[in-house]
Amino acid sequence: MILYLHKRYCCLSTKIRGDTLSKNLRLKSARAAKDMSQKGVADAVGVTRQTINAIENGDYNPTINLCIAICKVLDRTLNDIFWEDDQNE
Amino acid sequence: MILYLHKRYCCLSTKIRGDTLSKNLRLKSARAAKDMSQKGVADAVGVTRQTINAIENGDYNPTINLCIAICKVLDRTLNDIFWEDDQNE
DNA sequence: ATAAATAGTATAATATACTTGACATATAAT
DNA sequence: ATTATATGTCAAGTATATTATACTATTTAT
Repeated sequence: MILYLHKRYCCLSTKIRGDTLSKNLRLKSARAAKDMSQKGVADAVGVTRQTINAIENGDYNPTINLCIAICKVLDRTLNDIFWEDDQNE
Repeated sequence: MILYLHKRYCCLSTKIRGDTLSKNLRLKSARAAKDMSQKGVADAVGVTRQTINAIENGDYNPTINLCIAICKVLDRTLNDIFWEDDQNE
């Protein structure tokens, strides 16, 4: 069973074979479709590479404005990338 | 012309006849359609009344998980309530 | 008239999103 | 071998989302 917390600095995010932690694969896919690197998206929306990386990989909770900015860069909508997925821990 | 900042404690949010500040009227409408008060929605999603009020009225930038929770309570999607509206200041 | 529910707003404190800087790994090119 | 790009991660700091408390005003019901 899985147990991870939202906190940043408590390394209790028990990965299991690296595919746990509710990754945002739709974001990763949309980025690939645009052939953009994490840094490319980060620069385009005005955040750091680590932030984009964290959104893709972790149980991260970005702000709606950042989500909207990312969607616009990738030509997707909020529903496309952030709706009804893994957010319900 | 309008000039408002994102900061909380700088009262520079120059309303003009009360209808500036990019209110989220779709949220207000969806809430009305469910006949729920701000406090009702707040309790349902586990935040304070002020947070819901701020999202409806101000230039507020909530987290995506909160937006998703609000949408679920109101039987709407992210696109319904938060997409392509006033977020581009 | 007054009590209760709803809504708007302000302030200080707390939690956390996001930054900055750094280090490690993998891949592809030179 | 080594340079460059892309990715993953960690730690400490800063900015801001959210809370807790409080005050005001309006409406509805008693």
